[in-house]
Amino acid sequence: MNAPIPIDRATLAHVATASLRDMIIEGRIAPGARLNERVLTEELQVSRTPLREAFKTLAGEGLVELLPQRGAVVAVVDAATVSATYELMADLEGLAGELAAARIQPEELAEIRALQFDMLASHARRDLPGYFRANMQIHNKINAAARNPVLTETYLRLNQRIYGTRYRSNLSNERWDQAIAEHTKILRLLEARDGPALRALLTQHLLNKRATILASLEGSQVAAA
Amino acid sequence: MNAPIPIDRATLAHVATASLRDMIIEGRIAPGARLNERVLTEELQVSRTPLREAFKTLAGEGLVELLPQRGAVVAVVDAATVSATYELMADLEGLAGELAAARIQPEELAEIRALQFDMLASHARRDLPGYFRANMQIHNKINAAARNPVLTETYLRLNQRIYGTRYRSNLSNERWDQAIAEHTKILRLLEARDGPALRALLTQHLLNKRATILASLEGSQVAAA
DNA sequence: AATCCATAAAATGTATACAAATTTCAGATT
DNA sequence: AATCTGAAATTTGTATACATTTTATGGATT
Repeated sequence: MNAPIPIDRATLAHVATASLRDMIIEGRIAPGARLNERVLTEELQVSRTPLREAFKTLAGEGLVELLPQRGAVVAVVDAATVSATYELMADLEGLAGELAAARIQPEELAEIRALQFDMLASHARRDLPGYFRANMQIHNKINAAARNPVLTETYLRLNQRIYGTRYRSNLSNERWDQAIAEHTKILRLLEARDGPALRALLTQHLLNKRATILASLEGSQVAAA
Repeated sequence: MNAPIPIDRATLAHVATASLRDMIIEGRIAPGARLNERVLTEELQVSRTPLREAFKTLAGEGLVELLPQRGAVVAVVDAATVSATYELMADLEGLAGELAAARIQPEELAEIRALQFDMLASHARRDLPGYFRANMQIHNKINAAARNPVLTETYLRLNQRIYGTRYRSNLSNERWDQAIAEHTKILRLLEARDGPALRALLTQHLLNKRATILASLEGSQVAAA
């Protein structure tokens, strides 16, 4: 006989949470928009009970804000929050890099090398979505190589909250070239297992990214105000 | 006329969440223990709906683990998780210190000085709970002085998850004295606004704390296995 | 004794009814 | 026109009934 298989049956609450999360992250529901229960129960085809449970879960992820007796709204990520989040993420990237330099396995390094080439290919083709994808995968791999699940969870959580700002930022060619150059250095330092230098570079890499995004936000922020 | 006062009316879900959170953090419900809905509805005097919403919220905080179709259990924090959490917290403390050195206001520094004396008093009296309290307040003040709400939120969140391990750790007199000495240095570096040195010291301070707690855990870990 | 198996009991998941609060809006008042 | 007022409509909060799944139980079989 087989051992009892603990199938993670997807409850309606899980389905609703995943659907809503995607809708919010991808910006299909605007920041600040009200999440009307009746409307969403019809859209998602679930009753209010699992939907409200989804609200609580997403509130915990920082994607939704709950106003007692007054419903739920999509969390608004203002410039100050983006700035603070990147300040923290820059440090976490640095930590991940320092740990990864000490703990990364050869296969992981090989995979990052491959992703680096994917990224260079996307850059050469001016394929921005492809670049974002390869870029994110590289950062995720470095993070995974740090072998600290709590760090990874925290990193992903923060990343998710500001995911939307990435696509809204207009990456200049100069900044794009600069980012590519930084990545080349990152890989070199990772291969050299130079933890401290890698930390410094990754932290700066993210602070540069923050500057780019904040500059883009300033333009749209004025329009919103 | 007055502006509309947005009273945060406490819903039963909020009350249930707060009660359960305290019970878990203070260890009144053991790690790994099953959270039976029928039992808890009677204890907390709420129906299943707000109770289940509390489960989702606490799962988001990492205090509860949800097993689809099989209920909720109090999250088990094993030695590996404690180790990883402190590795991350050590870095966050360091970041907080570095930022605080640049951003702290005179009044905040004065308050930390006062708390430092409270801590010294508790140490002189061998008042461990008083020491823990003053110690935690100092770290929270440094964190607040960093002026990064996202960092603070992340820090509190991680702290909450391992809160229980603090009291379980048996602090030796030598380690206690060492911690006091470290705090004296921390205050001096904060007053000197020496960000990099403060970062290094705070990170090391937390790694030392981790070593103490992991040593304590090893003893009880064997007994549990 | 150990293992199955079927059934009962209990627990979780979901929908819905009702309660309480908020929001809307037509009509009155200034 | 702007503001106020209060009932109606809407919306959120909570309890509970029902559905589905898991767990416990007690005998039958080996």
